[in-house]
This record gives sequence, C-alpha cells and structure tokens, in this order.
Amino acid sequence: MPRTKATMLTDAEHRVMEVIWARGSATVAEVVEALQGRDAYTTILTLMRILKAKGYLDSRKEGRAFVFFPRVDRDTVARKAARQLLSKFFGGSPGELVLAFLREEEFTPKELEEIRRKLVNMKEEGDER
Amino acid sequence: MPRTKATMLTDAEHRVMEVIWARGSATVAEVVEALQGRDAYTTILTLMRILKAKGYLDSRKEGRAFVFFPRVDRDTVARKAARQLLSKFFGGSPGELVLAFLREEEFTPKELEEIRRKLVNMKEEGDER
DNA sequence: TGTGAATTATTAAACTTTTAGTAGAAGCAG
DNA sequence: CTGCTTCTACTAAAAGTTTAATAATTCACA
Repeated sequence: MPRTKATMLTDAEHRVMEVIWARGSATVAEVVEALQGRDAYTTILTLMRILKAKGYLDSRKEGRAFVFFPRVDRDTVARKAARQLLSKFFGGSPGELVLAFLREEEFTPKELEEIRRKLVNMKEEGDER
Repeated sequence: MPRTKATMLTDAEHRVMEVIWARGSATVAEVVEALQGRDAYTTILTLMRILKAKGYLDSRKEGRAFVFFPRVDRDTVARKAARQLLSKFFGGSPGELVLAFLREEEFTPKELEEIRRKLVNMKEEGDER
C-alpha cells in the first residue's frame, strides 16, 4: 500500500511561504535574507524547488536569478489547515473550536469586543431578511 | 544543524490515538478492529510502539496482550495543535481565527447562538469584578 | 576575454513517517 | 506435550522532510 500523499505545508516550507506571501515575490537570496541566515542558501533553494513541484510557487527568470511567486494565496492555505485541524479535533465544526477557546478564556478583551460586534452585525443582517 | 524535533501527532498516529482516547484503552487488535482493517496488524503495532516512545501512550501486560492507554489527554493535544495553527496563520490570536471564520460565515445558527450566550456570560462575570 | 561572484543544478546524508513481513514466544485445545 | 493461534519483537523498504555540500553555469567587469 503506498502512503497517502501529504498535501499540507511542512514547517520548513511554511517559513519560506510566509516570506514570499509577505513580499509578493522573492528570489532565493531574498528569502535567505528575510530568514536572517537561519538556513543555508541551498537549503532554501531546495525548499523552493519542492514548493514549486507541489504547486505552491511558480517562478520566472528575471535577469540572472529566478523570481518566485505564490500560486496559492495565504487565506486559502490557512483555511485549509484550519479545516484539517477542525476535522481532527473539533468534530469539523468551527464553533467547537471557538467554544474550546472560550472555555479557556483565551481571548483578549479587545478580541472579545470585536467578536461581539461582529456577531451583532450578523444578527441584524439576518433579521432584515 | 540537527533538524528540529517534531512533537505533534502525525496523521497515522492521530488515527490510532483517537481510537484509544474514545475507548479509554485498547490492545493492538482492538485498534485494528476499530479502524476496520485499514492497516495491517503490525502497522498498528509499530505506530503504538512509536506513540509509547513519544510519551503519548503507556502500556501494561494484561493476560497475553498489552493494553495501551493514553498518557496525554485529548483536550491538551487539541489545544496544542490549535495553538500551533494559530501561531502559523492567525498571528497567534484565537480571535483572528474566529474572525476569519466569521467572515466566511461558516458557523451554524446554533453555534452562533451558543457563542453569543457564552460571550454574554463572560461579560457579566467580568463586570462583577 | 578571462576571472570572480552570484546563481542554479545535482547529489545526498540523516532522520521521520508509513507501511508491513517474518520470526519467535506464549498460551490454549486436544 | 504438541500443534494452532495469537501476539510481540525485530527488521526493513519506500517515500517524505530537513539540512546542506559541491559542481556547473552564467553574467559582469577589469
């Protein structure tokens, strides 16, 4: 039985993607710099090659170097990761996760206020229709 | 540079842990049965050995077979996984995640009501002090 | 045009994950 | 006690992850 294809970002890949999402695009050298030399140049190069193979990045030659840019946007990846977490631990329901955190009182007062406001807005919108 | 030790549950490990969390404890054979023969007996055995080495499970000999039981409870693991997701994608803030889902309106009305109620309770508790 | 710096390509080592086979121990059924 | 069944221990192979060195290429400029 072949192992099932892993589709999520690994930790190392995620570090690289964050840099490129933040900048819009980047060369290998730029990612290395942004990560403050955490990894060797060739390590980053390998990761970016893998990310391209996986479809997360694309690249075009620009002058001497390749410029890489995202093919998947951050929100989409974030949402997918969240869904996966939810399906594993929270019965697939975002509400369960929220309630788990609420139970632990792990929100800042400011966040709570923002969530309340948002909920009120949604209720009003719902009532109008 | 040695690679940084991965501490989270892998997918295969997670499947096994879910069975044992649900039952309280289980032998290898019981896990195999619960997973409906998805994996060979020895595959599950290997995973349970790894989980024991990682500290997620412990075991005691009982009759002919080993009975495995959790050393870490599900909520703790869930919360840790959630934290990791949050730190990767949502600025470490549970509120950000909630708001992301709220933006997408991915809650059921029942969940929304429950969250509202919970928020009101928390507000009252906060006001009393 | 040759040389040095930058960049990419190739290769791979060490470890983890996923999958499982085989050998051997240990208990139960006659 | 002898063989059957159950279970564990040992072993391992293929793929994925993380890390990086070395070789090859290419461009700029002296």
